[in-house]
Amino acid sequence: MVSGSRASEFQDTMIKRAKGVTISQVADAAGVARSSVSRAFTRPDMLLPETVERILKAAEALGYVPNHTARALSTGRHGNIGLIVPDIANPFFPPLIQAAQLEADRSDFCIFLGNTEENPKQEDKLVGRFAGQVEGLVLTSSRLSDERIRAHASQLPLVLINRDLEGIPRVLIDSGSGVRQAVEHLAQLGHRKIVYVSGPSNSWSNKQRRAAIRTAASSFRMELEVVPAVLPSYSSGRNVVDAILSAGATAAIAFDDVTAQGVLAGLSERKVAVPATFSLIGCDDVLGAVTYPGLTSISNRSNEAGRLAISLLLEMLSNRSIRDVRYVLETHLVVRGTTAAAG
Amino acid sequence: MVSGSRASEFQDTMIKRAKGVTISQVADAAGVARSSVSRAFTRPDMLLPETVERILKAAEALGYVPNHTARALSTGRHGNIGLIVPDIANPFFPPLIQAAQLEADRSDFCIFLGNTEENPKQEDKLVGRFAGQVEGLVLTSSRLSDERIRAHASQLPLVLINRDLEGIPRVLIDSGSGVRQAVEHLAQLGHRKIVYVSGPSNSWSNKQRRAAIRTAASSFRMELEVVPAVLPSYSSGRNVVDAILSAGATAAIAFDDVTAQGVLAGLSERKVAVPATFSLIGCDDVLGAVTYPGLTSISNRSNEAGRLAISLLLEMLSNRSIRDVRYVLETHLVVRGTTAAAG
DNA sequence: CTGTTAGCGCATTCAC
DNA sequence: GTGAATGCGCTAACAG
Repeated sequence: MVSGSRASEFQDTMIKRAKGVTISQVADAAGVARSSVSRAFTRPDMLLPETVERILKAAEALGYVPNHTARALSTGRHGNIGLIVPDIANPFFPPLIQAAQLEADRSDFCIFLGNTEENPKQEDKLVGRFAGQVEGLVLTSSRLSDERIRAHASQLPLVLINRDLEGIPRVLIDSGSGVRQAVEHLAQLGHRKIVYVSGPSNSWSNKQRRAAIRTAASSFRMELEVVPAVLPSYSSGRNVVDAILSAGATAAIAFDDVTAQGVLAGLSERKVAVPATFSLIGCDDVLGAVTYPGLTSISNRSNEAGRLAISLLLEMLSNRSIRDVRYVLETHLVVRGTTAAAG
Repeated sequence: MVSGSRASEFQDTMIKRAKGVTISQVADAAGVARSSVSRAFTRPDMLLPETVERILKAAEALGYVPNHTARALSTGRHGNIGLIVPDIANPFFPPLIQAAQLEADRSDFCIFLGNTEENPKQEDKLVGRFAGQVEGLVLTSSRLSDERIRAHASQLPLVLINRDLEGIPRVLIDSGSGVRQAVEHLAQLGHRKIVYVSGPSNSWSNKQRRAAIRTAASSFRMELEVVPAVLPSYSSGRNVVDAILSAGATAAIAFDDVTAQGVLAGLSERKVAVPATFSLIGCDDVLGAVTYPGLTSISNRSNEAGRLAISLLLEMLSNRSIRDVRYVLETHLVVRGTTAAAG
């Protein structure tokens, strides 16, 4: 393990907190009323251009910067939105977060990021902490119960990603389309029995994928066995390899790429050749080109989901109304190196 | 490309924003003054236990929850801290962010996450937007100039990760130790000429790594050539493979694992066998077990850096003083499958 | 167009 | 131990 930390130099210095210049000081300096200063910043068109300029100049000179908190208290709007994800370390989320952030930025909103560690209690706690500091919330792949989600939705504007609750705006990544392609792909390669390595039981995506695989498998007259991996992680995947192999299948579809990667590692450790004797397909397509062999995976655009969710939320905030929208983003199979004809 | 999005159900509903219960309503209900309600929540020991209980009961019944913004305006503290990173999609950062979040959570602080896209202008903008909403800031692998950083540090409590500015508290991951081990490892394998695939020019880590490699190489009497990759990304790494090969070296150390991964892919495309004819070492050790062959890498504990930075910042906030501390976290080499004796 | 007034919801002096 | 004022910094009517 890496270790050893040393510190040096301990000279303490008192913090010189820049005691904020207030609107009144600017008002005095510019020889106007406080409200005019306020207007100069929020509705300049209500003032004479020359007045605005004078105020702005005075403000600049004093180093005035509007106090966000005071403004928030007065207006009830603070321009923050919360984004909660189960596991920031899962490569599925960063692109989504990034896109969300970009979209929020376009409207001058700041994002609070919350990480729940896949833990519903932690998620509940975060929502509580965020509420009151944010104007709205995006819950991504929430692990909360329907009831808790509805409870929160009644408190503040809420948008869901990968959770399908009627009445609450939601963006869904429909694995169905990609899953069908994946199963068909395996069928054409001659596989007769496959395994689905499932994900978190309270995950909508997991339920959806499992159902889609079940349907597709039966329509192609393939046998299907479900092996639960519980958490979507590398180690979960590696841990269930024995269960997968003992199922007697020749191919597997995993809940997500990270799990698939764990499975891939486990197979390799047991000298099972991929794709020669076993085929593997992931989901999310977040590290397709990264593994060896390149992972065949079901691709989506998680970033689009993030962008859309924020966009939806911002719309709700500006309209002060909630549309019961349900966006569905489709997926498709990307074939790489982990699938081949059944041995 | 994935595509196709459809929306359905457009029934609009007005938002029923839960008009916050205020302290006054609770005061009335409990038959006390507003100040007592305030005290019941912030300094219960100043009140009779029975009074506190009565107030809390009334609050509970009304569903009162303290208004964070109002409290912040009054006290000047809002319990938020900002965390800014260059690229959340780079696997180096998520563990750091996660640890930071955990540490902040322990003290009931919320984290604003900012992503700069490796862009100093964006970074500056984010700092500006955050200032005023956060009590302090952590800049991770900042791409800003020393001057800008000092300017910001004079405005609000600031902690740096992987940036060494005297007078500003900082947490540094010292690649030096690991780099020396890496170069020695290559020397022992018989490599005589190596390449350093560099990272962002305004990155402290990059400068530090380059310098350490230079020193180590000369002490082992190895030739060194630096090939710039500009951005730490998979594609940057892949793009510089030709330059690496034409340098005539037999081994390379990359700025980070992601870059190394790109190099690995590029080498594979050019049918250069790793490690048989070319050895490769990454930095950060964030995806060692993920690539094939497993990437030999210089390991650190980025999560520890995140935790420490937050802890330092919180200490500054509670002391209202700034210690000129400089924490150094050491690193070490982890040998996996991408290094072997020089062909 | 601009100044005056009155809160936003809470924490915090003081008195009692 | 508790209540009554005052102010945090700003925005939003309402006048003029």
